[in-house]
Amino acid sequence: MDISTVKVACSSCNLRELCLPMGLSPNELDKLDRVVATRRRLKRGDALFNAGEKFSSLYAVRSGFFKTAITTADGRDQVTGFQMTGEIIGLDGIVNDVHSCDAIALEDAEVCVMPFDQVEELSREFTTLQHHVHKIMSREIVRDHSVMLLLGSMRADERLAAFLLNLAQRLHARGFSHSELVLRMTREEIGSYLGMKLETVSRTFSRFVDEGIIEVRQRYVHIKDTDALKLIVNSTSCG
Amino acid sequence: MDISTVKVACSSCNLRELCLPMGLSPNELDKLDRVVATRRRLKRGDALFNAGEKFSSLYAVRSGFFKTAITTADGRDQVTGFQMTGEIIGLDGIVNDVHSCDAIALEDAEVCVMPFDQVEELSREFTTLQHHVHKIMSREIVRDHSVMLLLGSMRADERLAAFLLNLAQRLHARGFSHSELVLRMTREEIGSYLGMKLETVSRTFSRFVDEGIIEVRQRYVHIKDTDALKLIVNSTSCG
DNA sequence: CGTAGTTTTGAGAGGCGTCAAGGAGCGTGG
DNA sequence: CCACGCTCCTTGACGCCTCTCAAAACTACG
Repeated sequence: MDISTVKVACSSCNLRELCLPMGLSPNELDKLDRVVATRRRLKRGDALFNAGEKFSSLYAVRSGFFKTAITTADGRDQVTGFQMTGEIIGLDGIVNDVHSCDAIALEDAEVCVMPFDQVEELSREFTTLQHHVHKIMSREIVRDHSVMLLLGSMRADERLAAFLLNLAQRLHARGFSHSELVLRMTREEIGSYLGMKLETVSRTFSRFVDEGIIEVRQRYVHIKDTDALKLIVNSTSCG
Repeated sequence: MDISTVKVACSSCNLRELCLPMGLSPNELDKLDRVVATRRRLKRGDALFNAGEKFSSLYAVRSGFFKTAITTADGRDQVTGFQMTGEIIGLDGIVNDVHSCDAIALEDAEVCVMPFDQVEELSREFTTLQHHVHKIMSREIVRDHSVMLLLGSMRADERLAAFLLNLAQRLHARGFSHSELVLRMTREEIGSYLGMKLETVSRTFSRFVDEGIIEVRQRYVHIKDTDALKLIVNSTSCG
C-alpha cells in the first residue's frame, strides 16, 4: 500500500470502517471509489443543503461537524440531529426527492458526495452494500426513536445527561477521549435538539458543575463522573 | 381480471397503491406475490413482535391497527408510532438483526409477512421496488423528525391538534371520513406518543369540546372545525 | 350485576419557560 | 495594544403549564 499516494478514495480513507464502505471487499471498494467522485468543502455556518432543495446525493461527513434542523412555516424549528465524521447526511431527501431539513456545518468541514442513483445502482450489484445502506437507514430510525423517548419522557437533567453520554460515546468511537469533549454547537442548538430553552440548558450545566459531575469552560466539557450521568438518565423520577 | 378469485396476493390486493407494491408493473407484482407468501392474524393485544426478538421480516398491515413502543430498563416507555393499513412495520430491526421495539395490535389485525432477505433479493432485480423500499424508510425518518418537532417545541393543545389532524388525514387517504374517526388507542397511549400524561390528554380533549372544535364520545371523535385545529397547531405561542 | 379497566375532573405542587440584566469571550478596527 | 461591538452564556425572579395525587363516573365484559 503506497502511503504517499494521497488519492482521496474510500479504499484509502481512514473512516472506511465507520462509514458507508464498512465491510466491503477490496474489489467492491474500488467500484465505490468511482461513485464517490467528488468532495465538498464547507466553512462554518455554510449549508450543505437547505429544505426544499432537490435531493440528488447522500453525503458522508469526512471532517467537521453538522447539524440538521427542520423549520416550520411559523418559525418554529427543531434540531433533528448532530452528525460527525463517518455519519451519513441526506436520507430525509429520498422520499420526496426534496430535502426536508437544512444541514448546516457547525465548523469547517468536508463531505464526500455520493450521487444516490449511483449508490442504488451499485447496491443492486453488491449485496454487502445494499444491506449496509438499509442498515444505515434503519439505524437512523432507531436513533430517532430513542430521541422521541428522550423528548417524550425525560426531564431536563436526564435529557442533558443522555446527550452528553451519547456525544462522548460517539467521540470515543472515533478515537477521542471518552471524558473530554468540545461542544461544536451553542446552548440554543443543544436546547432545540433536547426540547428545552437555552436558559434551562445553561442552568442544568451549572447544576452538574455544582454537583461535581462535570467541568465546563465554554464549549469545553470534562466529564468527571460518567456513572453519575448514567444514574441521572436512569433515575425514573416518574412512576 | 377474475374477481371471484379470492387469492390473497399483492396483485389482487386493494391496498397495492398504498403499500409496498406501489408502482410495480404486473410482471413485478407476480414476483412479489411469491415473496409475500404468508399472512399472520393477530387478536387485539397480541404482539406482532417484541423488542429483543430476532428480526427476519417486514410486515405490511393488511387490516387492523398497531402501535410500536420502546421500553427502557427502568420501565419508562414511549409509543413511537401508530400504524394503519398499508403501512410497514419492522424497519427498526434491520440495523442489528434484532427488533428494538414492541409492535402490538390495538385491534384484531392481519399482516402480510415479507421475509427481508427476499425483499432485498427482489430489490436487486427491480429498480422500482428497490427505490420504493428506500422511500418507505426515508418516509419513516421524515415522519420521526416531525414527531421530534412536535415533542420538542409544541404545547399540549398543539400536540393533540396535530395528532388529530394527522390521524384524520391518514384515514381520509384510506377512504374514510376526514372528520369522523374512532381512536383505537387509549388516552394513555396517546399521551405516551405525544409526551404527555393521560390526564392532560383528557383535559385537552375536554377543552376542545368546550370550544366547539370537536365532539367526543369515548373513542369516537368528530372534528367539527378542522381549521380551528390547524390554527392551534400554527399558533406560535413561543418566540 | 359486580369487577376491572378507562376516562374525567379537581386541587395542589413543581419544573420549566419567560423576561430581563449582566458577564464573558472573540474578532475587528483604531 | 487596547477599545469596541457582537454573539454567546449565565443567573435571577416570576408565572404558567403540566405533572402528581386522588376520587368518582362511565364502559365493557364476564
